[in-house]
Amino acid sequence: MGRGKMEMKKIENKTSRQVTYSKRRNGLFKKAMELTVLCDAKVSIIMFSTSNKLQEYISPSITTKQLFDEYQKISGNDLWSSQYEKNLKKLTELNEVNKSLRREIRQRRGESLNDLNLTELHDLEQEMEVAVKVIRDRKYRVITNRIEAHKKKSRNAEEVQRFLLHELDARNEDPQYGLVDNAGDYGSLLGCSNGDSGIFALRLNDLTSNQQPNFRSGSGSELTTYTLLE
Amino acid sequence: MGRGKMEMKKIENKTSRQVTYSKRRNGLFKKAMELTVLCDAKVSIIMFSTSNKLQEYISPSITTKQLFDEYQKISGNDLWSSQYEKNLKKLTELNEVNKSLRREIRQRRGESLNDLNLTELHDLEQEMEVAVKVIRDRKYRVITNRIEAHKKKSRNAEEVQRFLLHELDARNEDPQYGLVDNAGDYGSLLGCSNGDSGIFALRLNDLTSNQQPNFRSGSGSELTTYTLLE
DNA sequence: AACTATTTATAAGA
DNA sequence: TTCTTATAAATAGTT
Repeated sequence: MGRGKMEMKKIENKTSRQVTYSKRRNGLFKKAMELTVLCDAKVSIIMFSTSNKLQEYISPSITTKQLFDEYQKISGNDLWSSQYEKNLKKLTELNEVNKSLRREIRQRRGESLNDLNLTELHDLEQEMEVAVKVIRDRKYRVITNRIEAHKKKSRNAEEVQRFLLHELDARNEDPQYGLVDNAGDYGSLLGCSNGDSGIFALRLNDLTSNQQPNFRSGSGSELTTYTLLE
Repeated sequence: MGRGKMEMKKIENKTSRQVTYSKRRNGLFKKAMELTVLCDAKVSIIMFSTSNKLQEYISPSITTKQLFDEYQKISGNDLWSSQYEKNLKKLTELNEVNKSLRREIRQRRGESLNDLNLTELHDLEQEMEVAVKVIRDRKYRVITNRIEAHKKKSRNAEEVQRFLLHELDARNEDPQYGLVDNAGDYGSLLGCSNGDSGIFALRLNDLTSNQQPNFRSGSGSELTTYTLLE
């Protein structure tokens, strides 16, 4: 039906194929609609183009879901329900597993112990004691590592500090120099860039009180126990 | 297309309708097949006649199940497919929760501690120590309760035993009685129903060795620590 | 998207 | 059902 007979094979010209698809799809849907009306039938057409675009016709007297359900009932073909049921089952299973995992955590927190018999209580206690030891060791290792890192970092600063203190003592003992001195280059030696002058001892105090918090609180997560270990 | 224009309404004559259905159904399937070949499309037609007979066309390049799965994925607006997606999403979520629960348990076992920073290690340690104490207390309470229960149960038996020992001593000291006696009513006093006669000391030994295992192993779950606490 | 020459589908009859 | 055939409908190629 057209200007010449069509060969029954894939139309190679992409545009032409797209046009034909569009026209014939409409024709198919029209025929489906006519069949629905004339013969009181229930028709579902689902089609995907080459570009995977979905188009659908469904008789007004039915929904796609109803038709699919009917199809499964009559054909015995299990379409979506298998996947659906499988998911549902998996969901239930996973929920069960999670419940039991939560229960285990609660018990490891010392809650819900009523369910445990003596053996289980004993085993749990043993396990927990071992685990606490491992955790404590790990904590101390982290602390030690951090202290070592800081020691390395602050070694230079300490050396400078020692040198400065030594220099200060030397001056104090030498009556040739007064107690106040704002002409030295110690600021640059310590990495202090502002040129403020002042009593030298005060500048040293500033330096140490700036260092301590960095040393103590590192990434902001240290605790009281920490200081005991320095 | 036929000998006259058709009115677009249900054909009332049943036979005529049946014939038309059959002819047009073939026409529809033929057109679907042509569309499949010419345009490289994937087509599914499912139809039910008035008498609920099922007929189906499916492009050879796909199965009905595959097409339905695609349909679910792409259409999305359908009630059931949204339920399907919802389940899938829930499944993913639950899996996530499950993973994190397992991680927590591993950490409470002293594994996978690398992920924890110092604060977290410290908190975990504290928590675990508290929990171990609670668990230990619980264990001891269970043990104590069981011992108490047994004490109550065996009190009667012990009284009987003491009375019997006392009686035995009395007889031994009294030359009027021999060492062997099978005429007493101690059996009934102890709840022994068999009338076996024998040396009295042996019967006492039987009694105690029967009581001890019940006392020690209760519901069969006690441990070495248990005996240390009696 | 519209036109139109042709092919195709099919209603009615056999 | 299937075949025939007159006619309606669909549509390929073109604009």
